[in-house]
Amino acid sequence: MLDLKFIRENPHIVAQAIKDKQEKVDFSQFLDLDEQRRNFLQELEFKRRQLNQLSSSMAKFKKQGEPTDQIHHQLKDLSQEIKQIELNYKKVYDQWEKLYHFIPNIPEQDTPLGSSEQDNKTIKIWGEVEKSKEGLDYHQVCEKLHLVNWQSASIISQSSFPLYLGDGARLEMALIMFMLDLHQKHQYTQVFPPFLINRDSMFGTGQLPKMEEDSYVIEKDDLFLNPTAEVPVTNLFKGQIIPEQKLPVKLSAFTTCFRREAGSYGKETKGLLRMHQFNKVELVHLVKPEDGFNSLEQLLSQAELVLQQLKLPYRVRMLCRGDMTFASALTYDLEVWAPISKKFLEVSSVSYFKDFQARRIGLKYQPENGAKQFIHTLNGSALATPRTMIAILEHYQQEDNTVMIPEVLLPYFSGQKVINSSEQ
RNA sequence: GGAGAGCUAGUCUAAUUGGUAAGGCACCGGACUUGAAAUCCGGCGGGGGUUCGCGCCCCUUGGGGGUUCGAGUCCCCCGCUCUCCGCCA
Repeated sequence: MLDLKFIRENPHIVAQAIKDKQEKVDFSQFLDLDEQRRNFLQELEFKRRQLNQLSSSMAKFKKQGEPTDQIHHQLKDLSQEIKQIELNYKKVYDQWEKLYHFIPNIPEQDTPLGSSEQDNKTIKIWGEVEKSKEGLDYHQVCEKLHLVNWQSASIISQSSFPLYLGDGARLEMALIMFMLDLHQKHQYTQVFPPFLINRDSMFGTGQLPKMEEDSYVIEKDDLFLNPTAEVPVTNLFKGQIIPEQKLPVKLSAFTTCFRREAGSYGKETKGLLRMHQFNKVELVHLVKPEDGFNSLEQLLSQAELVLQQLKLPYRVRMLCRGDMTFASALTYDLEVWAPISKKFLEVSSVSYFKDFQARRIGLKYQPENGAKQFIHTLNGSALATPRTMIAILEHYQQEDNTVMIPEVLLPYFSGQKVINSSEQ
C-alpha cells in the first residue's frame, strides 16, 4: 500500500507505475473518489462535533434535573442527519477503498521497462551453459526412474498435484534439508508456519485482493492455503513495533505452496514445471529503510549460493516493470539451466517491497532516536524445489540415465550415491 | 464438538449498573544535584481530517452489527486466550 499523502502529491508517478506494471486500476476515478470521500468526511466530522457538544450538555442537564425535552429533540434530529451522511460516506469509501487496494507498488527507477519476460534483463550468468548434452529430459527421467507418479497422484487428488516416489521423494526431502541447513549457517531463524492463512495476512503481503482467484480457499473458515512462505513469515510480526536493535530480522522457512495457477494450462504445465502444489524454502528480511538495497543483494547472493553449491549453472535476471508482482519495487529472478531441455527455468524470485507490505501489515520499528517508521520487507526463494530437481536430473544424468547425487546432498542419502529407479 | 471465564493504548488497573475512558508502572524531556538515586514539573498508543505552522477537530475499549439522543457498559454474530468435559493421530 502506498502512502495516501504521497499519492495525492505525486499522482503522475503513481499513474506511471500503474501503467508500467500493467495494472488495471482506474486511477483518475480513485483520485475523484478520494476528493469526494474527504468532502463527506469533513461534513461528517463537523456534525459529529456538534453532536458531541450537545450531548455533553444533555448529560449535564440530566444530572442537574433540568428539563431535557428540547435538547433531546435536537439530538435526535442531529443523530438522524449524521446517519444519513454516514451512509453517503460509506458508499464512497467502499468504492474508494476497493481501488486503493489495487494500486501497486512503484517500480525502482533502474528497473527495465517492458511488458513480458522477454524484456527482463540478464545481469549475470554463472557456470557453464552446456548446450550439447544428450539424454532423457526431466520428464522422461522421472518416468523411467519412477520418481514421480502423476497417475497415482490424480487418483488420490487431482491432476497437477505431484506424488514423489522412492528416490524422487528422498531427493525432494534432501533438497529441502540441505537448503535449510545452508541458511542456518547464515544466522537465519527457522520458522515452520501454519499452512492455512487468514484473509488479513493474505492482504498484508499483497496477495489479496488481486490474486484471490489464484488462491485455494477453505470457505467455511475463510482460510487460504499457503501460496508462499512469504505470507505467513512476513506477517509474523503483524501490528508490532520492533526496536531498532533487533533489526535486521532474518527468517527462513520451508513450506508447501498451493496455487491454482488459473489460466496457465497448456504445454508449460507438463510434469514438474508447473504444479498446484510444490515445496519451497523461503528467506525473509525485515530491515531499516537504509539497509534495503544491501539486504536485497545479500538475499540474492544467498539464493545463488544454493545453486552454486549444487554446481548448477544459472543466470540472474532483473525483472521488467510489467513482469514484476503487484507489491514489488525491484525483483531478481534466478533461472537454472536445464541442459537437456535446453531451457532456463525460474527457481527463485528475490524481491524488495520497500514499505509497501509493512504499511499493509502495520509493521514499524522504533529507532533509538526519532520517530517510528515503517520497516522495509524483502524476500527470496532459496529455492523452489521442483525446477531445481529438474536441473539436477538433467545436469547430473549419466549415460545409463541414472542420476549422480550432487555432492552437497550426499549427507542426506546415507551412503547412496546414485538415484535409481524406484521400481524394484 | 460442548460448558464456563476473560480480552481497555507497551504493561498493570479503574470507570455511578448507559452520560462521552481515571490512574499506577515503564519510557522520554526538563528542574534540583559534582554525578547518580530520590523528588518535583511536563510529555507519553494508533489511524484520519484541516492548517504555512502552533493548533483545533473526528475515529479508535479484540472485530462486525443492533438498541439508544448517547454504549467500555445492554443485545446478536465472529475471532482470540485460559479452564474443564467429550472425541481423536
